[in-house]
Amino acid sequence: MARPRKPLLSRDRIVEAAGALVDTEGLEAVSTRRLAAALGVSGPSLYNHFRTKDEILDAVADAVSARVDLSMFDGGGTDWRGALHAWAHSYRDALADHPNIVPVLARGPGRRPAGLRLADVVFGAMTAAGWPPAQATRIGALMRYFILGSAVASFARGFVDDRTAYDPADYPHLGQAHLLAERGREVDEGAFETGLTALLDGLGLQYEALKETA
Amino acid sequence: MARPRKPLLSRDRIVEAAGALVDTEGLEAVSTRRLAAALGVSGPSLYNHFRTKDEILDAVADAVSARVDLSMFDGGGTDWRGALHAWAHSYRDALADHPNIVPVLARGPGRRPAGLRLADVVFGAMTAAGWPPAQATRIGALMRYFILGSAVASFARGFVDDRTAYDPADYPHLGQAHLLAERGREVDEGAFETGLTALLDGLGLQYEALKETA
DNA sequence: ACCTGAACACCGTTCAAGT
DNA sequence: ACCTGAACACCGTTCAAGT
Repeated sequence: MARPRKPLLSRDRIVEAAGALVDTEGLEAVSTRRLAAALGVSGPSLYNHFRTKDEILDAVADAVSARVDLSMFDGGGTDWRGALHAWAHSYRDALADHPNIVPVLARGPGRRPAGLRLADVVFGAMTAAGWPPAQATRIGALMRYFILGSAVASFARGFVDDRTAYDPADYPHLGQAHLLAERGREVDEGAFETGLTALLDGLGLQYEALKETA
Repeated sequence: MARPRKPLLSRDRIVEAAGALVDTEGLEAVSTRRLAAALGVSGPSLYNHFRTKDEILDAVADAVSARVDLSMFDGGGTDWRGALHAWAHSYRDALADHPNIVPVLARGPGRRPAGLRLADVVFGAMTAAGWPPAQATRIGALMRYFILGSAVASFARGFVDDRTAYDPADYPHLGQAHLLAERGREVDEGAFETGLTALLDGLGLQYEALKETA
């Protein structure tokens, strides 16, 4: 075929196909050859548009970050608690839609524009709300820990759906751990909300202490 | 050589060598052939002791989990807050010593004995302290999110040490983001302690509310 | 039982060749 | 500029052969 008069590929088409492959078959199932086949081209063609396979996966991860709502930080920052709460849920929802790419996302904002923008907006909103810069940095980091942690370390997904794996003699309190795989979504959603509320309540206490000494 | 009269390998030797390789060269650098070479055998020999490469990595991850201190939960459970605080730090320290294996650990307790034991002990201690079972499950999950998240989504490790990657026009608040890679440890430690304190403070409020209605 | 080399079906990536 | 097939240096895993 050689060069077609109209390009067969584009970065966007590649990212879209890679995202679909990650979602349906998992991160480990993505190879350059399989991805290329899904796009109707041969493996090396991808290298005309991306330098490495990792760059493609970074772009897929960034597309997920880009779908996180940030509009709640527009207001100028009086209700920083409410904004963080809404943002955390939007972030979590985006990750829940594409759980297989989360390990790539967790590698850090790196050079991904949407990931950086997200960190930037949160930092800006917290300083605008009156948090000192060092604390604003910490809040951005700890929210990141909790939200990405909830996606990457999902409690339920971690248990095996096989009761022989959990002998009550070894784990007296996990007798029904095999139930967790079934009820996984409930546990993860409850734990996320409980943790998020606790986190924001605790930060609220620190914020009050901050305002008193000021 | 064929079969030696004394086995060249054992599961423990393989896990130890794999852990060292993960620590020094990273998860992606571990191949069965490289690991076997480090042990002075040929690649397929490993399959006499483990069924897959993933099982070897799971064993490495479990060895890290096994080093997390759980003794703070022995007391019967009056000071559940203090116990969680000490445990979280012990857990984080163990992960910080072996950051490259964390993605494997985050896959969940699965069938790894030490990971299961850890989940079991925390659940038992929380119920002993008076938390209802559903809440105890959530606390185990949310602590896991935060602690594994802090290791896998380390804020500082995520930024690139190259200031050209962060144009101030794009990210007005990240002007000094390139500094974060250098000061990374400080940021991560501060964020971890701030978040952990907030989390425990917030749970403390929920615990008080629980006792009042009881 | 536990090791070996050969072999299978894959990888990511490079590169000269084609238009 | 953008695609191709061939090729390189790897993979994880299986298996018959050796002791």
